[in-house]
Formats: sequence, C-alpha cells, structure tokens
Amino acid sequence: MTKFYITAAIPYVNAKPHIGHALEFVQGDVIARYHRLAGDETMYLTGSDENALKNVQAAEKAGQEVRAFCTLHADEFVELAEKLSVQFDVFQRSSSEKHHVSSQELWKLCAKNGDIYKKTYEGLYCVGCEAFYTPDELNKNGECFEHPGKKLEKVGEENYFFKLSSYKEKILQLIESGELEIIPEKQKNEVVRFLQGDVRDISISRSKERAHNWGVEVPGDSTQMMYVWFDALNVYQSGVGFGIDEQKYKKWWPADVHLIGKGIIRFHAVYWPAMLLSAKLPLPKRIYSHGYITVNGQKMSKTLGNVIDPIEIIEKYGVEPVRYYVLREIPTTEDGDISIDRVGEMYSSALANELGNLVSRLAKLCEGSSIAATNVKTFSPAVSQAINRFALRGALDDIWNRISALNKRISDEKVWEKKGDDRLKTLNELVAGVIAVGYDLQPFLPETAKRMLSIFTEKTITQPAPLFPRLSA
RNA sequence: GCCAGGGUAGCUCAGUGGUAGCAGCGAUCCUCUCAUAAGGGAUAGGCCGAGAGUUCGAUCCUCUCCCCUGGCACCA
Repeated sequence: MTKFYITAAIPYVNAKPHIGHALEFVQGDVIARYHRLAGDETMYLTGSDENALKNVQAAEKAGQEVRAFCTLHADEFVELAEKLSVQFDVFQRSSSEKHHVSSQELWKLCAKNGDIYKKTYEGLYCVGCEAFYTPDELNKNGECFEHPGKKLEKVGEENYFFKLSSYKEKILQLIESGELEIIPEKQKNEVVRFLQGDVRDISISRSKERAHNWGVEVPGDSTQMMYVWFDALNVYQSGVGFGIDEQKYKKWWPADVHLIGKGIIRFHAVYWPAMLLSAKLPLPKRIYSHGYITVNGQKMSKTLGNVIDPIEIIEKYGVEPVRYYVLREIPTTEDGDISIDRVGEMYSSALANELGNLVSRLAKLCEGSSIAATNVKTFSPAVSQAINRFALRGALDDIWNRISALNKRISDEKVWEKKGDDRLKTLNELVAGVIAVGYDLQPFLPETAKRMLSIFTEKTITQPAPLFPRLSA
C-alpha cells in the first residue's frame, strides 16, 4: 500500500472563509478522495496560520484577545470543511505548542548547517505591509505597490537571515528538471524567472516588539520571533509529527502534493525547498497552484462588499452543486468567475437536467427488469489521468460527455419502445455506463455518486426521488 | 514602470499559413415521450482588438499601437 500525502494551504484566520477557500478545500478533497478510493493510505492536511501579524492587528481591531480571536476563525474554517464534505485528516493550528516545538526544531537544523546568521538590517519599511522593501521593489514614487500613497519609513533592526542565495542554483535545477514539479506551467515559469534573477537572503525573524509578542520564539534568542512564513510552511511537517513523532513523520513526509493559491507560489517553490534543503530533509514532490475566484467579473474585496460566503450558496443550492461549480466552472489552475445566478444555471442544466434526469429516466426504464449489476472497482483511465495531472475540470468534462452520450443513446434507440432481450441487453449496457459514471464521480460529488451506485446496484431497481430537485424559484 | 500571458459567435472558450469551431452555456425553432415540461436534433450570418509588414495568400509569422489579466517578497 502506498501512502499519499496532500496539503492545502493554511489560511490566515483574520477573517471568515470565502468562496476561494472553498475552492481550494474542495480541489484537495477530490484528489484525496481519489487516492483513498484507489487504495492509497491517504493524509489530507490543512490548518491555520495564526502567527501572522495580520491576525494580531485584526484581533486588536475586533477588541479581542489574539488567541481567542484565532480560535473563533479557525473553527469557521473547520466548519466550512465539514459543510463542503471536505475530509481533512489533520487540521494543524500554528499556534499549537507542538507546532512551535516542531518549528524550532527546523530552525535549529538550518542553523546547525550554518544557513542562519544575524545581520543588522536597515531598510525602507512599509507600515501597511509591515514589511521591508528595497528601492527597486517600489513604484516610481518610492511607495510599495500594496499601499500607494503611503510613505515608507527608514527602520533599522537586527534580524536573523536565511541564506536563501545558497540554494538558488539547486532549486532552479530541481524545478527545471521537473524533480520538483510545478503545475501549471505558467506558475513554474514565473518561479524559474525569479530564480534566474537576483535572489537575496531573506530575513526570517523580527523583534518581539514588532511581532507584538505573538508567534514562535527563535530558539536561543528570546528577543526575536520567527518570520511568519518560516513557521507557517512547517505546518506541513509539524502536522505529521516532525520534531514530535519521528515514526509518524517518516511515514508521511515528504508531501506528495502541496495545493496552494497562485499568490503564494514563491514561498512554496523557493523558500520552502530551500529551508528543507538546508535542514537536509526531503522535498515535496509536486506543487499544484490554482487561481482566484472573481465575483461577477470583479475581484472579491471587502471594500466592494462582494465577498461570497460559501456557506450561503451551500444553503441555497446544497453542497454538491457548490462542489460541482468550483470544480467544473472554475478552470482548475486559472482564475474563474462565480455568480449566484450562474450556480443556479449550472444546477438546472448539468445537475438536474442532464445527470439527475438521466438517473431518473433510466431507473424508471429498468423497473420490472432484472439488471445484473456490474461491479466497478476502478476509475476510468481518462479520469485517473486527468486527476493525476491536476486537470479536475478535464475529468468532469469527460464524465459529462459520457452522461450526454447515455442520454443520447436512450433517445436515439427509443429504449422505452424496446421489448424482451433487446431491451434487457440495452438496459444492462446503459446501467453499466451509469455505474461507471457514478464510480468516477465519487471524488467529486461523493453523496450523489453514492446514491447513483446504490440505486443501480439494487436487486430491483426502482425510480428514486430526484437527485437534484427542480428549483422552485 | 518592469516581466509574462491574452484580446475569436451574447457569455465561457478551442483552433489552423490558404473559405473560422460537430465545442459548452444562454437564445430561437423542430421533435420524441422512458424521465425532474427533463431528453434528442437544427439554427444562431462573429470585420478572429487596431494599423502596417513578410507572403501568391494571415485570424494564426514580424513590428508598432490600444485594451485586459496576472507576477513584481508575507493575498486561497
């Protein structure tokens, strides 16, 4: 039995989840479910990024204690996963004691290898980003791109630095050779271009004061806290026992897939491998990067007030239509758009009319006939291949082509007019087709798939209640 | 500003050096009746962003321009 370990990025918990988080959770869930069904021992992990300064600021704004604030939001992500039928095996909070110990362990390994050094850093500091910039990273007015109009301050501070520059060539080679695979190509190219440029060492700590005394303390220096990404990335390891449970860690690490949003590719494809190389630990095998969701063609933003709460759509249409939408309508590795109306359209056309009605009509046609249930135990090659290439939408395209073909066959052959052996033979073939569809659909729409398989493997097939009832409105 | 990728039917997109696509959704029309008034079929007359060049010939090659999107160190 092979193991399969996939991670979803750990979200900041400074606000409640939006539809973008749902997209990533569901994508990862499909891949995890696929591997579980294929017989792999599977681990699907996510967690929460709680040590970020943003959380401290958000908590202060909300007038709450940081830890309580984080717990509140972390719970919302756990709840979202449940409502989406997303099965995480581990939800690792980065504020947990174990995670702190684990991250300090990683730090020590990098330090032992001589890759961490102290340096007084003087630079231009953007209060909005709470980050330093070099002049060439700024716009022509000398302001950062995130906060145009905001003057930068000159700040000096002694920090720990990580020798990222030492690993530039090695990582470039790993990525170009495909040993560390990045999908899609577009993101891979951006990482390669970055690595071909001037890669500088990065600051990996900040003063405790600047960190508002929140985060993971640097081992052996109680005046410094780890830069949040240093510990955040380590969630992928701490969640499977790194520095805590060696046996467990050895079993799961390295990750087979890191699933992330395109905005954090650099951390996963450059910093993270560098840290692991420094610590002499195995590297993740693949990075899948997905796009962002726009709403009615616009970026989601709190200012615009167009943030879509996935829970709301789930309540309106149900879980599986939401899963279907983000998997089929949103290009797997690119940006896509969502609107409530569009979800409704998809519900009617693809789910109720095509799939739901197919199940209904075929079940009805089968009533009174004894159908020999086929026992499918594997995914179709097309679907397997698509999932392994992170082409989730492609897999659904294939499945829906088959659904259309089944509907067409029923009409073309006027199955309802057939009699005797001819009818029985045709029905058997059609049922086999639907069962195969149901099997392939399991990772995507688990509940629907389960019902389909159960309906058509019964000894006597009877017409079920609609899988996707027509919407009244 | 710099870098990358795009601008093709109402929408989402595919595509090729030689009259643009059996594409999907929506729309319109026709049609079956097993089915959730679902299914199936047909149609939709789009200057393939603008201009110039290369070529016998370009939507696809080159150049310029316009527009959009993405990346530019803490955003799923």
